[in-house]
Amino acid sequence: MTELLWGRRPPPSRGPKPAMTLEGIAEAAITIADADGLDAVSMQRVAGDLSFTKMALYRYVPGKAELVAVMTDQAIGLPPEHPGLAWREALQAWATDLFAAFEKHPWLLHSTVGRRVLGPNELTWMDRGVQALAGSGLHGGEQLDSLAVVAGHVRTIAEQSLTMPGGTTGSTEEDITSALVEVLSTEAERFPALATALQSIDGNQNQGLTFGLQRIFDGLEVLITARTSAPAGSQPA
Amino acid sequence: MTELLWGRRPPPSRGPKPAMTLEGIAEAAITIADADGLDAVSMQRVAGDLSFTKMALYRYVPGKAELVAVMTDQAIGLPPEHPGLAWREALQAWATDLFAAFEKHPWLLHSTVGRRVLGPNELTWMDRGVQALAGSGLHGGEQLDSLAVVAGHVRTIAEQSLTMPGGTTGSTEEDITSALVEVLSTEAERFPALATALQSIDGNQNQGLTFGLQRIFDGLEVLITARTSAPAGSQPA
DNA sequence: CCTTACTGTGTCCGCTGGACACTGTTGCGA
DNA sequence: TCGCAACAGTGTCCAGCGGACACAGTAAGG
Repeated sequence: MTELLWGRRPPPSRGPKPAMTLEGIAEAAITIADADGLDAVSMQRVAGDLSFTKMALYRYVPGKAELVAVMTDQAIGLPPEHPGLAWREALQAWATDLFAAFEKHPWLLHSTVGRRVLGPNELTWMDRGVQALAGSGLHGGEQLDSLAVVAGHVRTIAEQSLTMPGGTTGSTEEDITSALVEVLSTEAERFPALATALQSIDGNQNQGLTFGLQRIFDGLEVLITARTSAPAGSQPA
Repeated sequence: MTELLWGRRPPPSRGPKPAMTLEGIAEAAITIADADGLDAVSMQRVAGDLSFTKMALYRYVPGKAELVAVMTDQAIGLPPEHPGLAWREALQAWATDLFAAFEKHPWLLHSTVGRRVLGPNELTWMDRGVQALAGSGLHGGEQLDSLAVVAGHVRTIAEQSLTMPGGTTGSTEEDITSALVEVLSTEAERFPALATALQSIDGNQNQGLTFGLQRIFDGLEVLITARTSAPAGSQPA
């Protein structure tokens, strides 16, 4: 797995030249996933789109899990650069870019669940994020934990707002929201706080990303300023 | 889907009495998922564990997606009650309870991705969370967005820290971390910020949940105190 | 009592990921 | 120059999956 993701396969010396490349295979798979969802990515279809037999892919990829891993890292790509920003603006840009990546490839939400081996592109994303917090005064673990909070929030909002083509269920966007509204209208007494909260929503939708980011950044700023004023250790409770 | 999750199926009048219940089927499926992961849950195995044929399940469940939805809501269960807490402590307890639920059923991380129809238990979780923020001065949309931040962070930490039995890859916990360490040691120059951040980690692992929650709560507190001091509308930039 | 609604079974289908043996192709070493 | 070994791509086969459908058995209502 690590060899594949990090391009550490030894180049073949003898034998016929490969007719495909790992990147080309992953690109075809990404195209399929973008169009019809991750579940539509099968070995047969990927091979068919490349005009090859299914088993030919197994010369390049040990199995489907590895193909998905390569797809994931390739689809995430490299993060855009935003040099010369303070930590807050840098993190804001980082989060917006990550959200855009999820928007471009919604199936990434499925392929990035759970612990897994990270590819070079994904590690570069992490490095950029940590880099944004490098001069903030937080130490290493805090930088990583802070980045996890930001990345998790981006994931959450992406899950809420994105349409999933070929996802787990075939439910339409309207079906889900209408079902929620219908249930909450008939059984509002079971969820009083939720019902009143939903009633007071007027038109401020799609603000979840920036709202959450501002809260997270405010919370980080509290810690950072406290850390800066009292440099080491003793932090007032 | 909504009828199943919310128990709105009309009770049968004539004919033989059903030998199974929807809850029993979901319970068997949950047992399988807890033991061997969500991928191990197949109609055949669930039916076999109940000593029935696969097709008998389709009398109770229209398809596998619906079974997973019922499983999910049933496994999440009802949130524990913590009456009489201020919003910060209430949210802290809520997040800890949610983390415990993910710890008990790691496959929930897979089954709760993407937009879907929520079940009654899950809606009760949301209601409790909103309830914690009801008297905080935030309006409805902000309460929901804040809860999304907290829930997203719990998800993120759960994904990082949990072992996935029978997940997507068969990689062991040690394999993943050792692969990361090995890559970062050989190509540290490509990820300078990440490398230095990881070096400065000593023993403060598993603090990601509480660390992130404190940052989020601090950020919420900034907004809440600003909202309380200046009651409506005009918020200083 | 018989009709009718309902439960559970058996059979079949297309699809999936993958193992394996096979043919064809290419480069290196003798 | 030639043969061997390494490698690429194909064809065949398999178990398992979700699911459609027809069927037999059962229980309640008219």
